Amino acid sequence: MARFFLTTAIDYANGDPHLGHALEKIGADAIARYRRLAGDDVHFLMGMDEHGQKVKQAADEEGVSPQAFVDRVAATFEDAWQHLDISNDQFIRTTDPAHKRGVKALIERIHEKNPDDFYEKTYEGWYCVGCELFKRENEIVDGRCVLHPTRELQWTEERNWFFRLTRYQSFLERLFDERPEFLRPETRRNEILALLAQGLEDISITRSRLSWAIPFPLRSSNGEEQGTWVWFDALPNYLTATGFPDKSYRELWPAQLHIIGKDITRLHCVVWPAMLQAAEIALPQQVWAHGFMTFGGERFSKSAGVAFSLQEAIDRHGADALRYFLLREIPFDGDGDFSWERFDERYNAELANAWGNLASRAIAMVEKYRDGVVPSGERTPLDQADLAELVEYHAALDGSRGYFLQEGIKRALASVGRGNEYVQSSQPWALAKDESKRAQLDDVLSAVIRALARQCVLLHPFVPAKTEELWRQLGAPGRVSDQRFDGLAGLDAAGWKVRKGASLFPRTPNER
RNA sequence: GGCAGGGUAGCUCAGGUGGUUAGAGCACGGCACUCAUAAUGCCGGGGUCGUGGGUUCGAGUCCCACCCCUGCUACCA
Repeated sequence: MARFFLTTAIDYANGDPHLGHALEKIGADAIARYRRLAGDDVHFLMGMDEHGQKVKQAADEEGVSPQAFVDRVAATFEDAWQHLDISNDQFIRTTDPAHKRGVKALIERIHEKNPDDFYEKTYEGWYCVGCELFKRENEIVDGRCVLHPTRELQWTEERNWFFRLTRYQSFLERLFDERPEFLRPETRRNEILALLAQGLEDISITRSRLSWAIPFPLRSSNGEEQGTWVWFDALPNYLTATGFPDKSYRELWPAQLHIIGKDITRLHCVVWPAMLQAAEIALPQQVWAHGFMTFGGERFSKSAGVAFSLQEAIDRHGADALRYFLLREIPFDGDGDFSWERFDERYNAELANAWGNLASRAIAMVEKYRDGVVPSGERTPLDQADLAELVEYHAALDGSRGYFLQEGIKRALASVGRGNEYVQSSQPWALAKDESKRAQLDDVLSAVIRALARQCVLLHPFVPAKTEELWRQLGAPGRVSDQRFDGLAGLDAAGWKVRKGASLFPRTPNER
């Protein structure tokens, strides 16, 4: 059994979870569930990034300690993920003692293996208050930051520890050359190639004024203790989650897949690989950078999130419907827009009318015409079409070219469309009136139930709870989550006792 | 400013190496059916393929210019 260790970005603990966070976790969960159905031994990691100035500030504003603050925020996030049926196996927090120990060990290991990689330097440069960043020459036009031309730049000095990123320039070039699949999708890879072509610079990895941070383990020349830069603290979570530095960390590491937002690509594809290489630790196999969701055309952010809560979106049609909609509507390799209108539209058209109703009519006919027992029947073109399309379904989801979740859903949904067409054209209700056509009716009923069962498996990564519910209504044995893709071809529903339950996806009137 | 990608039906998008009447889903209109969540199926209307040139027997598909949009432009989580 192949191991599949996948991770999501850990979320920064300075606010409540919103739909933007949810998109990534739901997508990652779909991939995790897909791998389980493919037979992999999956380990799915998520977590929280809890250090940094902004967390400290937010805690101060509420008059609570940073730890109390992040404890509350983390609980809120974990609660949200539970409501969305996210199947993570582990939830790491950067304030966990084990994580702090791991980061310290990693830094010490880099220092031990490559003592030259850390050095102290007084950094001075133009600081843009708008960006809250030091700006480079090529980002300054007419003495002002290109992104904030109305602000004055400030000349600032600070003595920090630096990481010699420049030493890994050629290593990274070779990585991207030899392993084109390391970063996907292609557009993100091109951006990193452009960055490498431009040439890297060393990065400062400590902050002198940072109190809410992991203390940097190396002693400064002036005796001052500095806080570790948040990313040098956050990125190693993927490694510390495996138990690093305990030897057993090799049982999980290296990760097969890091799932991140496209905005933090360079941290994961330049800084993180360089850190691992400096520590002489194996690199993860692949990084997938997904796009973002907009709301009403606006970038989904804290401010837009105020428009509605994650819970409101869940309450609309249920968690499964939200999961389905986000992954169906927004391409996982790019950006997409969320709107209530589209949500209702897809819910009614695809989940209620197409799929829910196909299940409803099929189960009702088995009950009415065969006393609820699925007859045995011949294979039909419906089976053949579904099995033929499996190739495309897997091509979209198995990672060989990337993770095109939207495409995978489309392939599964095509089976639903064929099912409805098949029922309509074979007119089982007419066959039922003619006793001489009993065998034909058996063929039709069994074919449709088989198709529904296959749909349960194919859609399970996206719609986990409802597929289990339909599986039960079909009278199928066991659970969907225990099925395997390679069992689909031989799937047979003969003898199953169907039980019609409540509508899978009740149609809702268009509101708003 | 630089680099990259994109502008195709009301909406979201497909359209390898140029070639018959430019496609899909949703939405809209008509018809059929009754097993089903007034659901489903079939048919149909609808597009100057961003703008202006060029190459070619022929361009949405190649070349040039321009307009517009988006992303990236390292230590913001």
